[in-house]
Amino acid sequence: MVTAVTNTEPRRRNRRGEGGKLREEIIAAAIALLDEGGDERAVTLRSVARKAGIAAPSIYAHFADQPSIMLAVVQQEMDRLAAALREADEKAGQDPRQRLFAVCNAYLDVARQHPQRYRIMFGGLWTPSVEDTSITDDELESLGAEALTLLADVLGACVGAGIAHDSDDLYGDAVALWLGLHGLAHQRAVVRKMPGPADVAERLITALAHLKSGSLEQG
Amino acid sequence: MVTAVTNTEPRRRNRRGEGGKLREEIIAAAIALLDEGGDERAVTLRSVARKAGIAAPSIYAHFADQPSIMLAVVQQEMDRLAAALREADEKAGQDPRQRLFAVCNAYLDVARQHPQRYRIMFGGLWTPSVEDTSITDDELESLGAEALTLLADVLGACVGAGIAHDSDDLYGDAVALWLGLHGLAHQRAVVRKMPGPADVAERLITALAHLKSGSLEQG
DNA sequence: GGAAGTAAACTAACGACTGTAAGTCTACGA
DNA sequence: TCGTAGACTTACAGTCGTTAGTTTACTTCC
Repeated sequence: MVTAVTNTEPRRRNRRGEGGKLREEIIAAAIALLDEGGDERAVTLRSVARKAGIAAPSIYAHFADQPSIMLAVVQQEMDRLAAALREADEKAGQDPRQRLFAVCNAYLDVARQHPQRYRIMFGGLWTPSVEDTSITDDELESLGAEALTLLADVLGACVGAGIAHDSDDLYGDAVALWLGLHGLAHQRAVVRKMPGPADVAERLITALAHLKSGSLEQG
Repeated sequence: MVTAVTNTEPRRRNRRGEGGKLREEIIAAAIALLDEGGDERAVTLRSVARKAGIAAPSIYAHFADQPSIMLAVVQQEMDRLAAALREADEKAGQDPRQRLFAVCNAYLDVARQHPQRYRIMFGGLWTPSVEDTSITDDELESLGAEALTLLADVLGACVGAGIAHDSDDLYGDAVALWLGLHGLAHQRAVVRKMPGPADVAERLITALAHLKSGSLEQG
């Protein structure tokens, strides 16, 4: 990840052929604005330019327009989310229950660590304006497809190990589980204090994965 | 509900003592902009004034500033949501299963009928700016409290009737169920096409309410 | 090593829109 | 007739996205 630029000196121009570096710095600046500022309205083309220490029109060499910046941010963070889920799954070992909770908690952690990013990833204001830009519906759908297949995979492992009740539609259950995680993650990202007990996450996961009761508890 | 004003003639001034009428018209105009326009950025103080057929500064007689309009919209729609849930519950009769699905489906219907309104209710951009304005955290939390207690009530009825597994924390289960519903409702409100099977709602409700398998099916 | 070409940025400016303040009109009701 | 609630007009300072034209400095070629 490119560290955010809080500029004072006039910024060294990139070498020839390294102009693409600025693209990453622009995305990093947009993310920095998102993280520190209240909402995505703080991420304007001009504010991004200020944050990156460049002149506003310089952005047009790398992005067609303002929504394109937001789109790039979303795509990058989607990749990071997918990578985090994969990594959590790999580190969890072979036990299906461990894998399930590892992946789900990783999802919730990513959302909790960067609430503002999570907000624009799923249901941010960039979505409508994207109609005019380059992204296709399929591209948009496939962004979360990897995460869903991973969830379905883990659910299948739970069923196979006999710790979850059998299912007629693993993918459907994966979608339902994801929707539950999303509901929790999104609500946490939006309100300052979540109502309800502390173990809501376990409740959601246990119920939506159809885990059989009386199993070991999750650490 | 006050019908939206699409003005051409110069608008009849309200009678003495009826100045409060304009307040409702302003809220209705904001909602109309929300429904027809893409996102909440279309709801500016000036656009609301245009829609209502009044001059922009006239709004300040009824609202302190622009976020206050959005806040009023959210509060009104929250009340409508709570009323819809109550009505669905009353119409469902006595059968706990019928009540459960009636209330949950009513929630999803409200969200589906007015996606943009749902978006600003839960996780809209008005939230951060509210810090400066009048609403308190408690007020914000209590907005959904009524819906949660209703859900917990219905869940308790299901347990009492023996169609749901016993629970140690009904309120916690109600929160989890609501989070699942919210995840589905929000995702539907945001994307154009929801991935996953058509019966995701039933899957979510059945799992999160801990309904015992082998019961009657839902019409 | 100096000249030239060009990538990578800049400055200046436009038109549009925003929220809000200050002061003014006007028609209803007593 | 007249006070005032309920509106209006005008205006300001600020920000936005974007276009047009200009400068700077790296790299390559003679």
